[in-house]
Amino acid sequence: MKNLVIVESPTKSKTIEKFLGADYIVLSSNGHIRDLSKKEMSIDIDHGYEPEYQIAEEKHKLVSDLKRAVKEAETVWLASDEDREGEAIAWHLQETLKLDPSTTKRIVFNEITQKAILYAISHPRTIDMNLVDAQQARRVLDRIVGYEISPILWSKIKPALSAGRVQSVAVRLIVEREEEIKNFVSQSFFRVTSQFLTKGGKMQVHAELNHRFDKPDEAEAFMNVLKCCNFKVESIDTKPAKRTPAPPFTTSTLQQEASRKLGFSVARTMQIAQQLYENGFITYMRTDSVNLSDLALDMTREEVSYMYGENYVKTRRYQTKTKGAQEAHEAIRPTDMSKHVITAETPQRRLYELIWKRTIASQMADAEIEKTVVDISISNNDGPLQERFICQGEQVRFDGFLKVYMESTDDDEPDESEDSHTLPKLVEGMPLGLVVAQAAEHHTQHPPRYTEASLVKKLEDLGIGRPSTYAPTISTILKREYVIKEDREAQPVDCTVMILKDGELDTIKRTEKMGSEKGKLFPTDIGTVVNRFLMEHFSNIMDYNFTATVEHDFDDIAAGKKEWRKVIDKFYVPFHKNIKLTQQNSQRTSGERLVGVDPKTGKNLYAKIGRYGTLVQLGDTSSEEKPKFASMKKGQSIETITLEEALALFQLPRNVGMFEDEDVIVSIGKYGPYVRHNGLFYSLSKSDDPYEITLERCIEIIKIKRQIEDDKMRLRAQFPRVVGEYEGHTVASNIGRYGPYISYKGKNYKMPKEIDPLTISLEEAKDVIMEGDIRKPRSRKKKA
DNA sequence: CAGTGAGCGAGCTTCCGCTTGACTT
Repeated sequence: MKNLVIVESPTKSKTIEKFLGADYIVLSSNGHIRDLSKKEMSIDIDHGYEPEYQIAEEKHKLVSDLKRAVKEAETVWLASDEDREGEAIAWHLQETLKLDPSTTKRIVFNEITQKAILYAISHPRTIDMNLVDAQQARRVLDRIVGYEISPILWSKIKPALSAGRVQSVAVRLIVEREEEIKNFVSQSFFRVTSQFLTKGGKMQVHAELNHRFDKPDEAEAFMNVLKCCNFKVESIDTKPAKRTPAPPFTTSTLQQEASRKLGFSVARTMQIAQQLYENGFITYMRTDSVNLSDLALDMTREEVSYMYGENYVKTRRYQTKTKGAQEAHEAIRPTDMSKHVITAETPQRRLYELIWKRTIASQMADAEIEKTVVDISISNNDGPLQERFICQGEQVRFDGFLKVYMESTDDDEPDESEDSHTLPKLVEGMPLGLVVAQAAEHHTQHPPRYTEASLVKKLEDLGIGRPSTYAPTISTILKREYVIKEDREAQPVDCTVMILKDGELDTIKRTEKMGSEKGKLFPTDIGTVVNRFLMEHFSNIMDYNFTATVEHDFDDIAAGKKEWRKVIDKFYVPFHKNIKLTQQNSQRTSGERLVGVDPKTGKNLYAKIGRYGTLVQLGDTSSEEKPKFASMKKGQSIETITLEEALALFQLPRNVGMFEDEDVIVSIGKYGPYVRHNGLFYSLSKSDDPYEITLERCIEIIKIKRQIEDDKMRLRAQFPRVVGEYEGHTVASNIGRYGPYISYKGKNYKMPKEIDPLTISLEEAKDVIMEGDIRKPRSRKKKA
């Protein structure tokens, strides 16, 4: 073997090997092979911030495989990605594998085609140490920030907390949005809509008044004026407009669209995209580039032309505008544009379809639209009124890219006023008869809380984080319990509606549901307190521009204009001084709030963060008598807990009596109220009040639960059950931890709810298998 | 799902960015 090529991804290595022929073997480094030790800082501050790298535990085997391959190769080609991290990976490989810098070839290609790879092979270079140093500076800075601030949080707030350049800013965004929402005062206003008929009652026209009223009496006065008014088509204005398709997907835009259109979490989108990538359906899924390769452009153009005709084709090259983009890869696109659908599991199919449509649309003609605005004047005996009714319509002259794809927006509910429809044929000067007019009260909405995907978008806009870290960052701030993902039910809001019909004005009250939110990110007490602490002591790190500023320095290092150790030193000296100062001077922060005074004992009642989470404390810490503590329940928070709720926490756990020689204890846990008996837990039903429940009722609950468990055992004893045989393989039904499933050829398929695993027929089982919703074994945490 | 919450002190926690495995109801 003459040549060894090392790339970052094993999927890539297989493809590239095919292009290069027998003289080349292609292996993968699976990302970085070396890093700073996890256990300690691993930076020699006193000696020029020298990083101490080590090979990760799980990479030892891979590295020894690479070493063996290097021995047999005449030439080694380092083909990691063309960006800062990729250059560093190449350098770490060179160092670890003891490669000779003068003979080792560094090559880059950002599309995986034979042409691009052969071109790369014919244009090798050496490793760019400036770029490597820029990466080292990035790495060292992140380590210093994370590993010096986190311990401060352990001693001042709570153990095992964390801070970092990216995660702490992500939390800040969520905390500040919540503050905005808290300070938001909803205003009500009246919107007037109307329905007209043309003479002879031939055509209906819907319109909206060009003015909104803030007060009910203003609206009412206007509605009364409308009673004896005449209406006429004053003008019809028609303007051409066009719509342009969205650029092809990057990691961030894919996450946003999959969230809006398919309801996927950011992590799920990435997991499914990874499978599509590994199966060769799409290009690499972690990218910040909107660029399509020439090959992709040709392929897409051909497909559009073939399917819709030449007039739908428009070749577009997109520019990446994102701050700090590195563009080592193409945009996310299908590898084969002629493949409109793929044979795979449902979520994979749907994500692929989204990617295919977006890519196709990005190379299609603009949609040509005709926008029509009809101005309806209002006049009475005193002459024309200032207000007018406006009716807007839109007609698509040429659909262009709209034939395949329309990007969705973040708005939860579409704005009615933008609701466009085809207009009836009207003529200027045409009189109109009012059928009904309605002044409806609306309320302004607070700014929306972030979803996972909209947070990613915001971070990307600020240039914070990378495609490979968006999903892990969200997991981190959720795992630390800085934020929680929750739904919020809609609240009923009273609205006044005035209806003018047949010359009569009726006022009715109706309740509307408003402000429902699904899967939004809410800050917790811990998140809020940590954010306040960091804002007070580390405002420079928390600045939304911090990353952009240091990125500028990294660019200078990459360009050879600055020395990385000097850049780090300039940051470190004042930063470390601040760390020392904060450790010495800042108060222990618990977010403590005096909730009130217990009327029975006269003692103070506090809510605060303790070593194990939020708690309430009855009595002062300094008093002679020891204070009593109780953990807060799920959903309660320091800021909003009431005195009654807090006092109630002290009444549990409650011993309600004995059953079968064991105590029966009632309490409320993280997951709701429960009865504990003989080491087992029994959930209370919603109608049971843990403060009032009797021993008899508890015993009943225990007995019911036992009966259910018994039945379950008996049911499970009948499984696994052989349903029949299909193409020579056994089909069996079974009940697992996560519900019933069908086993066939070593794979498990989730059973639909309506099918009974005891009575399922072979035909039904075949359908389940064809449906192909494969139940993946859940990944389990490795034991440390 | 309990217990804990002050303080003593050993020993633990933590960053960002690049990439996949092996786990098997």
